Amino acid sequence: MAIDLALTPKQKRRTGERCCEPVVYPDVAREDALRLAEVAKALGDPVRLQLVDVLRKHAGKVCVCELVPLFEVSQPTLSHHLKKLRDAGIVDSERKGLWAYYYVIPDALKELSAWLS
Amino acid sequence: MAIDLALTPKQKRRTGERCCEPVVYPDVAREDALRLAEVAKALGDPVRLQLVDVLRKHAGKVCVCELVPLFEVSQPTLSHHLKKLRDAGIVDSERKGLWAYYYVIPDALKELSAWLS
DNA sequence: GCGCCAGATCGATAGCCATCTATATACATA
DNA sequence: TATGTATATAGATGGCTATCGATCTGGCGC
Repeated sequence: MAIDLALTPKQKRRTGERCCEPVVYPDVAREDALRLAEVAKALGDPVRLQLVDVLRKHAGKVCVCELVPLFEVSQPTLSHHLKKLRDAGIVDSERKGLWAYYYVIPDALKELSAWLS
Repeated sequence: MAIDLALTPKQKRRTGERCCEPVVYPDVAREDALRLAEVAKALGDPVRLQLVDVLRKHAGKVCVCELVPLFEVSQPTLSHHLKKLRDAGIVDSERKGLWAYYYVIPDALKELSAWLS
């Protein structure tokens, strides 16, 4: 579905020129873009990106008490980042007694990865 | 390089238990994470993500005048988003007379794509 | 029950961000 | 030179976000 909004009718009358070939609408629909951007946004912080990196490379579920000392932020701040990742559907957690274990949801990054390739 | 910060010495003495196996440090170094997160952050807005989508799928360079009508934001706002993408090293532009043409820098998304897979 | 510990939540704060209108810049055409 | 046009920048604003210290919650050991 090509569009042609490059030049106003007035311009066309005057110059007969156009700035370029018409482009197409984005292939990703609006709601797909919202979801992809949501995931990208969650990864758009160095702490969160490294959190996901650790969780992905560690096969099982990782205790928060192991994550906290890896980063130079306070425990509440790390908890906040983990919540952001959970809200974005990238990770989930499981509680066992005092400890909380986080893990990357399988295929959570698949969509974004596919779009990027 | 494994670490062992899961339990305080006191805890170990008391319970002899640990919350989990020790994890490793993140594979991505701090500065790599900064760069990856910067790109992800730039893609973390639906308008910008769709902008990149259009530019990537359109082989050549695309005139701003074709991009503006595709989105429901004002021209200055779109200009702002394009600048963000340029600052993140994802796109670049070229001026020809009145018109500005934007294009995705080849391999700009390669790093992030590789990390995601 | 009492104290301790891991983790989440609260409340505050400072900085950033998306958006707009208005204006500037720079080129083109008459 | 004067006018119009495409894009960028400036300035303002409301909302979001990363961060912290303090506190709450719920499980554990004594």
